[in-house]
Parts: sequence; structure tokens; C-alpha cells
Amino acid sequence: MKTTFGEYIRLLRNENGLTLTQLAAKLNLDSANLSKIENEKRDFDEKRLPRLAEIFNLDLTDVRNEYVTDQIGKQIYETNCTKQLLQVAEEKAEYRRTLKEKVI
Amino acid sequence: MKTTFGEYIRLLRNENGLTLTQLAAKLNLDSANLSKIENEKRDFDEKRLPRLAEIFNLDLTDVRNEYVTDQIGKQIYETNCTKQLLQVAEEKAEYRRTLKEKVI
DNA sequence: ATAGATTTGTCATAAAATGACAAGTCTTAT
DNA sequence: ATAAGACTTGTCATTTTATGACAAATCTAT
Repeated sequence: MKTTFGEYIRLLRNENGLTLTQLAAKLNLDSANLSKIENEKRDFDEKRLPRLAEIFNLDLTDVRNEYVTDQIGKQIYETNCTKQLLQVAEEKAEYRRTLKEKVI
Repeated sequence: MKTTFGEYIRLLRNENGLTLTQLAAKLNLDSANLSKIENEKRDFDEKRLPRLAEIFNLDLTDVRNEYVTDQIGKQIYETNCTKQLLQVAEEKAEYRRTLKEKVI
């Protein structure tokens, strides 16, 4: 899905006919803050991903992927990272993986 | 360069024959903390990038690119983001750019 | 105009990052 | 062997940033 995580939550919420207040309650947070999350003014707390998946009966892995790609996408956007630089970043991630192996 | 940012600093420091204490002083921080930075136990504070470039007579843009790719690479690594998901993340960054345009 | 839904502003608190210092280890020259 | 300098590690107070909560606003439909 090519949306922000906030939009993703809003979509799920609307599809299931819940109000901010109702979903917020299920997630154990304030409706005002959920509104901010949906509007990209705050981050969704990663710790709530399992609960979110549970509420909407989704595979946690899918939800987490949605979250991770949003987070990285945001960083790419905020740092003005070009495709070329992203390629370098990916190589550096790969390099870190090799470092990890060495430790073993 | 396919190294972590810590390794990058260490490389620059050694190439220029500086001790941790000497470089730390130029960067206005404690040598113990610079050590941690070089060993990936702490992050280099983005605010010091201009000073770092200045010390080693480097193009700030290059230094910043080194930094940005390290940061994103680290996140890719830590989140176990696959190439496939990274592609999605990139699309989401692109999507955010279109959102920004709409605001104008 | 009212009620419910959503958004925005603010602030106290909680969590994470940073700076500083002390004490440790490692290396090398003597 | 040990002294000196270089580097690493642990800890903690402080600063910065994120979060939760509440009040007050705006929006939307009846």
C-alpha cells in the first residue's frame, strides 16, 4: 500500500466503521492523539502494533511491514535521500550484516 | 564508502594522525564519547557535521551524504528490511513528496 | 442550534540521547 | 616490569524529544 501509516490506520478504521474515540479506546489511547497519528503529527507507537493487528484481524507481519516501510519512507523523505544514495544505504545495511557475523 | 559512520570518522582521524583526544577537542566533545561514536555505541550528532567537514576540509554535502546513508542503512539493518520492502519504502517516500506538493 | 466526530493547543510526565567524569584495558617505549 | 599515552567501558546527571491527557476549538450532519 502506498500510503502513510496514519492514512493506513484511518482506512482500517473507516472500513470497520469505528470512530476515533472507539478505536482509541481499543488501542488504549486518547482520541485526540489518535487523530494526530492519523494526520502524521505523531508517530504510532511500535509497541501497539500487535494490538492493532488483533483489532482488525490482520497478520502482524503485514502490519509490521506496513509500519517499517512507512518509517523508512519517512526518513528517506526527510533526509532528501536520492535513489542513488538509497542504494548506498542498502549496501551499508548489508555491510552491517557482515559485521554482525564477524562477532559470532 | 561502504563503512559505518563511526568507521568513517576513525578513518579520517587516522589518516590525519589525530588522537581521539585531539579530534574530540576540535569537535568540542569528550574523547570517551568520541570513542563510543567510532565504535557504534553512540550516534554522531548531526549538528556537528559542518564542523567535521571543516576539520578535514571536506565538502559538507559529501559528509552529509555519508551520514544520511549510514542512518538509513542502520535503520534498514535494524528493522530487517528486505530489498523488496525497501522498494515499497522508496515509493512511500515518493508519495510523501506528492503530498507536500498538494499543500502548496 | 445541537450532538457527535474530529482537530488543535498546551503541558506535565516519561523515555531516549547526550555530556561528563572515573576507572578500566591495551600498547609501546624504556 | 612499569610508566605514559591512547583507547574503551560504565555510570549518572542533564538535556532533549516523545507521549499521554485534558480543554477547547472546528467541522458535519440532522
